[in-house]
Amino acid sequence: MVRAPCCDKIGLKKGPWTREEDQRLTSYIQQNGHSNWRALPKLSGLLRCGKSCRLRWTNYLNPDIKRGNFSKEEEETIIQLHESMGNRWSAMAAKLPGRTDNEIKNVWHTHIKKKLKDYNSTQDIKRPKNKSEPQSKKPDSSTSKEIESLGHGSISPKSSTSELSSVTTDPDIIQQEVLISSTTVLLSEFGESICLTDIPDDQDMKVWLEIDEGFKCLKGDDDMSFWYNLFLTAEELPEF
DNA sequence: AAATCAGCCAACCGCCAGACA
DNA sequence: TTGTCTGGCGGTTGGCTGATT
Repeated sequence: MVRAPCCDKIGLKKGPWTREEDQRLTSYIQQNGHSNWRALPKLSGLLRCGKSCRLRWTNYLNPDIKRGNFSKEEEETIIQLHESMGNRWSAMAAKLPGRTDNEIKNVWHTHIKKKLKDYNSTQDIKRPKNKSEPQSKKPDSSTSKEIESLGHGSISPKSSTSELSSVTTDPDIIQQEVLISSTTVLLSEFGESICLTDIPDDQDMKVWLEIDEGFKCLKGDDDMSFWYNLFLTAEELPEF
């Protein structure tokens, strides 16, 4: 089946919206709503495709939209949501009042991913690559670096790991501490406490999550699978 | 001061799924 | 049941702006 174009493209305007177009669209929607986007341009006298009108309204003109930079809390939320639901920007937007899917997508691609990359390069210097195992293909599981880069990953003076860090110089152990302290910050949202139990000779990382009815152990065979498992586990935790 | 580069973000495009005739 | 329409979603692009050379 050949799909008909969403609108008659001939004579329709594209590109940036003018102030006048914005005003026209806004006043039309305020008076009549937007029950039919396809018909809206004609009815409002705009030389735009309905899709374009809808996008302009939902991403910019809608008064419910919160303008301005994303807060650290919002960025953290995006990171957590992305970890659990992937690139489902609209679903994330539903959990961030006043933010649009387009905005979230842009922030992810411009800010968060960049921070993530910066963190990765830092970690590459700190820690030699595990030659026996290729990098996991787990989608975007770079949360540890994201959190750290957001300024929440500093080792808490209260955490058990910070005590450890004062006595160790082993690069691998330092790496593990960074990850764990980031996790502590992350999980604090769930009201959990987290502690490092041991770092065995094989350098595998184990993290015990202290939850209501006991403990859960996460074992880190590699960074990616560790974080994947961690977030899956965090997903199962009760909400507060 | 001018040219170039890089980052950001608004907007577009194509695809998909649900509603409806 | 099938075909069409419509809205919505995610990926991508292009232009604007500020920084750098």
